[in-house]
Amino acid sequence: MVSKAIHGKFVNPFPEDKHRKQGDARMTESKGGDGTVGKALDVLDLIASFNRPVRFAELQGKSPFPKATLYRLIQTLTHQNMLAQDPDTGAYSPGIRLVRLAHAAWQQSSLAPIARPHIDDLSRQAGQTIHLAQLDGGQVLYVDKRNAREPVDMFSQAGKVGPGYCTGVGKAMLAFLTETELEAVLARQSFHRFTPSTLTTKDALWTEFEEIRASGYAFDREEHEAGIICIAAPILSNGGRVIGGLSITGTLLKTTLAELESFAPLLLQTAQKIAEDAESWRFPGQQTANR
Amino acid sequence: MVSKAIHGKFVNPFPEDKHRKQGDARMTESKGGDGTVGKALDVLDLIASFNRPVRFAELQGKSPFPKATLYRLIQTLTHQNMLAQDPDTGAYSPGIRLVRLAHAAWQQSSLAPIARPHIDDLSRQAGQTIHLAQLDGGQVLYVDKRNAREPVDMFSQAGKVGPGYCTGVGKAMLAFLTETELEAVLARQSFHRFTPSTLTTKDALWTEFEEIRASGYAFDREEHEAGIICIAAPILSNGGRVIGGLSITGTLLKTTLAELESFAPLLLQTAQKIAEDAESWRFPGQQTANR
DNA sequence: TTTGTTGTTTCACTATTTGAAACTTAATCT
DNA sequence: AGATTAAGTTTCAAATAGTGAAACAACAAA
Repeated sequence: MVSKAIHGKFVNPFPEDKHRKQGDARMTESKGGDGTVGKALDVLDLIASFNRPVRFAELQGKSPFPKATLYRLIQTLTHQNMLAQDPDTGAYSPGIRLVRLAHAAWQQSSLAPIARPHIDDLSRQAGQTIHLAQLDGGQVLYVDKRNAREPVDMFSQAGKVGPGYCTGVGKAMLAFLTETELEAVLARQSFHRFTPSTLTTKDALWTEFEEIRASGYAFDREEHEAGIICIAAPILSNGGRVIGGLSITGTLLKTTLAELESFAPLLLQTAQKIAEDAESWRFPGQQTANR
Repeated sequence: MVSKAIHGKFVNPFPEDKHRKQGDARMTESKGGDGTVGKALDVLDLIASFNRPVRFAELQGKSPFPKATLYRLIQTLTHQNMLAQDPDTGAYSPGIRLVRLAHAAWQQSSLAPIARPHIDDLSRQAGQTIHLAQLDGGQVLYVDKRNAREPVDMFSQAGKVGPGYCTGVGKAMLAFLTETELEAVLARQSFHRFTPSTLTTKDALWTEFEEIRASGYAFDREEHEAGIICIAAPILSNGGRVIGGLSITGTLLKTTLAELESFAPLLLQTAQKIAEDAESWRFPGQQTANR
């Protein structure tokens, strides 16, 4: 495949010069990004997306890079322990070095440590499942979770990703992005119809965003998973920038939208507290919607 | 020059450590890097090692790379969301994209998911703190933990690193490496004396390794932290390869080495069970000692 | 204002990366 | 067994992407 057209050394959508001048700020390309490092990270993402060990040939099929290049990138990543290779099958999976790096990331760049006491409280008071999320490349990244009852089930949940356009936290966060950011994010949504209730058009979303901005919170009306509903609020910095999202989730078997809505004041109040703490802790904040 | 060509596609057995750090901090983390990707990852590691947001100037002081190069690397990483930059202070910290990647890594390349039920059992039976670790670049990387009583405290613990030469799990794992692997690992240890009991010479360690191999388990006799002791065992694959380590930890206030030793059979049995499960789940295993 | 510190860009030079193709296993078929 | 196909690895000339001294901008302090 990939004949002459794409295999250019540096996949640049805009045939500018080799030297990217300051010019157009961050025209962040989602993928195929900057230099060799960007390519390597793409490969990492690709491998991670399989959620199981993958062999070289399979990767080659899904990757735009020519065989030799892909091979070298993988070699490098493996040497760096960013990938682990099964000695028997030769299959690759994300490496443990990532776990170490993520520890630092979670502690420093996520809202989780700051929000912890607050979501503990919220969980106790609402008696429901709580999700704390942030935006990452247009997707919802869950950074913490409280199960109503059971002991925490952390790492297996933190790091999970979900769609931005059909989850409560997703919509709550998107609704408060700037128009530019939103445009960028929407362009990256798949608009897959998960359930009959899923909103699959920009227009439908846009309308809903207005309601969300008006009320301050969003609902997930079984849009991602049948029987699962939630109420969610954005966590906004002083400057009005979206730094995260918070939600209370339940199943239609045990609760109703009306009941969840009764938690709205508590939810908003918690989101507010988290925002304040984040501010005073000089939280890095950098929560741009693009990648 | 700083970046001398390694170019060999296949890493030379012992890559000379070219990036010599001046006024090296405590992190024994500097490993050579292949190509630009390696350098970028070095920078990531460096930033992560600060455990707080760092500004450019500070990084420049600790990094072997010239200003412009460092700058570009950081730019790229930030672009890729591997780093987050505080919009106000301009300080950098590890980015959330890492959290997402780590989720995949933790699930696929760590022993944690497989070992979970077993360490739950062990924790219940021993009523002590349990650590599950793996080797990462000569250091001990904790991938899971059970606190005797309190609910799990996951992400805040998983991803943590510790020295290999003066922790129970560390010694248990090192003792069962091949001589070549061990040599490589020992070369990367700092041999910092944490407490009066810390073993600070290769010889002392070597002797201890023999005992560990004989008994099958290792002790930490306050070598890393005063008052903290533990008993640890390696988790070995069928082929005898070290795939992880497991430990039972206590404080001298509440327990003794003798009491911990009484758990030895249980500990070894658990390690064995985990190994079996790992094997049958075709665990990637790739647990080479070098980076 | 000047000075100093920190962060950003330039630009000539070149070393690293590139990728088609050749090659070496490892598996599968006849 | 030998022949055939697929998977993975290495080569090598070409050129892109990376380098880093130094100039530059932005901003704070003197």
